[in-house]
Amino acid sequence: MKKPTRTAAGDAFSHFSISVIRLAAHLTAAGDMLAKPSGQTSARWQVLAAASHASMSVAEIGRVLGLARQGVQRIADLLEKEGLVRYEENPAHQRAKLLMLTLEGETVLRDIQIRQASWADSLGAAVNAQDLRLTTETLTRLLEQLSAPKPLGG
Amino acid sequence: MKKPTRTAAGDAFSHFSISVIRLAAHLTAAGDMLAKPSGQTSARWQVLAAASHASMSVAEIGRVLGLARQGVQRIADLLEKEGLVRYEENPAHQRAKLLMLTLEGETVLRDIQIRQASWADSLGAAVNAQDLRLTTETLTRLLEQLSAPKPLGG
DNA sequence: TTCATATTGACAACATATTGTCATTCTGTA
DNA sequence: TACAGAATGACAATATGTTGTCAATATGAA
Repeated sequence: MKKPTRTAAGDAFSHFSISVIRLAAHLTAAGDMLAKPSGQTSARWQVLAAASHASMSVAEIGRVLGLARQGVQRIADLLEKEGLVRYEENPAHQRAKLLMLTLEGETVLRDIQIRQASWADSLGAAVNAQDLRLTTETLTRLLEQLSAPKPLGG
Repeated sequence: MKKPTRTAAGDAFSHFSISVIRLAAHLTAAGDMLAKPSGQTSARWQVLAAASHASMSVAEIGRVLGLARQGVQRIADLLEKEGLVRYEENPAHQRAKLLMLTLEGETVLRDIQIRQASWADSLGAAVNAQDLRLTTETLTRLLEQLSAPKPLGG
């Protein structure tokens, strides 16, 4: 006989998926809360953090964040209008300008990160450090699995 | 001396948060892929599944799914236009109609669930069952923590 | 150099979801 | 009954993100 349409493994994975999606929504909302006092949002914060990490083009930031470059472009243009980032000439590419934080951008990012640190501390303390590490490992393993899908019938 | 702005626990939690958010995006995309052959999307699938589980009003489905009722209303109206659900009179409430699956809605949902089951099986097999269980537990614990924030200074 | 291919930014259309506001309907209390 | 407050659906504005398309720019091979 063939597989039933629902199995223990598949069912466990469904519960897991729902938890991940709902938790992500909560974490994004929390990010908005942390960024709001600086007049920012989760999405803008992510772009600021990426630009702070290294000088990258919009397309590169998209790849790093796992987002479509079009969405990042939209955020980056908003951030530029508000003076938090600027586009620098890219010696390696005429069109793909490098996104750089302005002084105000650095200040805003630092303020958000300070709030984020204490928030993360308080929540991180709510779960065992070992559990958190193991959970992150499992999530990362699945991310890799989903990012590089097997060709066929794998 | 005071806390530094970045700590081991806070930093571990940041990595975790990013993993959760990125994995959720992948899982939603996977849901779209599974629902697409039936002309549906992740969001519509969630609403169909909720309506299938029990007769509920739009607002109730919103609470069950952890979404704003306005978004659910939008999806439900689209599903109604396509004949996958219908609004039934609610003896307990004149305005809050009950969302019911039509025969076509049942068929569509079942088809999606069949695809979902084998997909979840294949991915669920990629991670140790014990890991998946522990991970889900940790995620659930954090969800509860985030859903019911402590009053203050907790 | 030439040319096919990939990358990039710009623009548009669309899907999802949130917040805010309003009028209507329900519920519980007096 | 009367009324305050909560719940609900409708509507609008906004934020985030995707896909598709196009032209300009890089890149690499012939």
